[in-house]
Amino acid sequence: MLESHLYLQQFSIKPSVQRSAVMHFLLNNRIHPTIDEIYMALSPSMPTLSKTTVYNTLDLFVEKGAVRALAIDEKNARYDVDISAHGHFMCKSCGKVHDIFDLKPFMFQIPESESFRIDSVEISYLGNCKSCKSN
Amino acid sequence: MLESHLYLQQFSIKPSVQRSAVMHFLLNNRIHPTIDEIYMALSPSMPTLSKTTVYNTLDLFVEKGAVRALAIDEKNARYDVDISAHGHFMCKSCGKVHDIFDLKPFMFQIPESESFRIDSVEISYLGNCKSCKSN
DNA sequence: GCATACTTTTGTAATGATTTCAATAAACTA
DNA sequence: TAGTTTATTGAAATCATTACAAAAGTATGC
Repeated sequence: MLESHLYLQQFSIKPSVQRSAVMHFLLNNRIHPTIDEIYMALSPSMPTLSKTTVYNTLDLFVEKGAVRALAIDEKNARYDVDISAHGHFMCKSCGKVHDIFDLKPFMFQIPESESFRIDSVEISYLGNCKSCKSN
Repeated sequence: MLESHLYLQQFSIKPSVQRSAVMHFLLNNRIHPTIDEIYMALSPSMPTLSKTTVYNTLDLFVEKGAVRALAIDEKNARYDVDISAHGHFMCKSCGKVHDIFDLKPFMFQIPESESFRIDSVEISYLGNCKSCKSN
């Protein structure tokens, strides 16, 4: 929790009890959680926590560059504290999102463009976990 | 319209007035439209068209592999009739989605994985159009 | 320490995309 | 043509996200 506090400061995010708790959860649960998963996980130990706060907090984290919002899941936004260059895989059966680290660095290069000022890349893979029952 | 009819058959999709109209729109408007954009575009000339039909139709097209659903836009699903390997760019100001064709073919290779059976890749870029007023 | 201003959190209500579902219409088959 | 299957329709339900205003918390100057 202390660490989360310091971690937030590295991104010039003013820490609060809620923000530290959310960051702590993200740092210790690398599951690319949805807002609801974060809320459900913290809610028992922080009964007054509001889901709106979780939304606000994640928006702030993304804005400050501490967290990356993933679009891979059409249903819910997902968040990743690992802001290094890597891809993601989502299983269409179980919905879990996993990191794909073994990608070549140049895949994350920003293509040249006359018309666009590109500032981020997202590389997403879809398929099925080999261990999912539905396969 | 006739062409759309034949085009559908190539993907073993039984044509109907609605399906042909939707496919015709997609083939002639390469704007990665949302469901609502498709509905709004067709609605004047097909007053009885239901938005549910547009949803059903696009689901079918995607299932049959005639169309690709894009996750790049968190707000709405977007659809692309061009199923060839290419990436997409979305402007965070105007929300328009553009094709990015000049990517190296190997970027679309499926990474090897012990745990996952990957069957598609999506490469998305975010940024701003250089011509958007907000820049 | 206290009043004031500013920031954050909270809960409720609104919005809006998508899904569900049952009724109707259309297409197909015998 | 009657019966069966498939597609379309519209209304209602669902659910993630956003808007907003009130309450709580934090910081600052006196």
